[in-house]
Amino acid sequence: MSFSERLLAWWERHGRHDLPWQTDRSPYRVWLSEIMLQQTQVATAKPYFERFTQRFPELEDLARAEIDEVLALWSGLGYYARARNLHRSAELCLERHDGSLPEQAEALQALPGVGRSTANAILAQAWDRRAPILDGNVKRVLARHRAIAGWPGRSSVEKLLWQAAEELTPDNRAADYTQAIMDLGATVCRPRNPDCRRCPVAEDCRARIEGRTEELPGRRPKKTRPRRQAEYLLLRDSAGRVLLERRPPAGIWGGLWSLPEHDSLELSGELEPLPSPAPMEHEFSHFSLRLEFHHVRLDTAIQVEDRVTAWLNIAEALERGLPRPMRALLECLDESDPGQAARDRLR
DNA sequence: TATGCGTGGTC
DNA sequence: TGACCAAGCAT
Repeated sequence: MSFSERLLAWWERHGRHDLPWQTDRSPYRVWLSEIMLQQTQVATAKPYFERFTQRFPELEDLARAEIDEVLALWSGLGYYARARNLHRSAELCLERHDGSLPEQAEALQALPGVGRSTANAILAQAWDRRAPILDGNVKRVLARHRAIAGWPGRSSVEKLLWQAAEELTPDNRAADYTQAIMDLGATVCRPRNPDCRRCPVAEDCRARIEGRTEELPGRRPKKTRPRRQAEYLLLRDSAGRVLLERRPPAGIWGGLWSLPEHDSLELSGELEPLPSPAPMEHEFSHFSLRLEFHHVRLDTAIQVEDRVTAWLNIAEALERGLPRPMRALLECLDESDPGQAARDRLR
């Protein structure tokens, strides 16, 4: 049996068949799931997918929404450029493609946030078109099966992996095959402790034969994560509301609502110091951030020029698209101040 | 080609 | 507990 035949036979019995985007399949739902799943595990994306599709059942619902509502639904999922690109892409589909996703690889890749692998995943999953993908799962499976050494982030290695993906993708059953190879990578050919006894393609897997499953695929070169520190203003007015500002679209937490950074705001008026929340540590993939807070009550709600800001009570603030640590902080405030929570509910 | 971009799971 | 990684893309 060929590679794909063995894989498909395995998938029939042991693959995943009831993920939310597999049932009720449509190009829109497939696209949305592929974007949410970029660098994100299935278990993490699932609840976001459910909430998102409940609020935006069709592509047109998303296209006509406000970006703030999209970001609020994405809040906590990370890589927020995905949400902005998703919204922009939906608008583009209305403008260019009669409100549907295009059915050609080039047109799909022209949408922001859709690269080669995502475009092909959409073609395969939505329309059953033969289109090889190369995500983290597939890279791992192929690097092991063909003993392709080196870090897959290197273009020379990635090129070999794309070649392998092209060769192994069958002419038929594109959707099933795509799902099957991802399922194999996620559940059997795991990063550590691969379960080769249950692998349908172990027989001719070079890494297994040569005892190299632990060293393949090659690791990313190590780098020390820089440690950064930032101070944020927790400004309250006399009613207990907090001041949020919208962060610029590019950079970390782009487009999200955040406490103002300390050095970005000039203060005037009467200031009453309040007990400040403890500093927080937040880990990003590329740096560590220590967040410190200055808790201050103002006699009046200042107006802030030249930036997008909003005075909100805690409950309103929690409805916005917030960075994870800011959400945690405000939820904590909410619980520790029942008076405020009660006032919020009465509004 | 290398870097920036979040957060959570795993061991 | 820190290191590593996850259905990658944009610049």
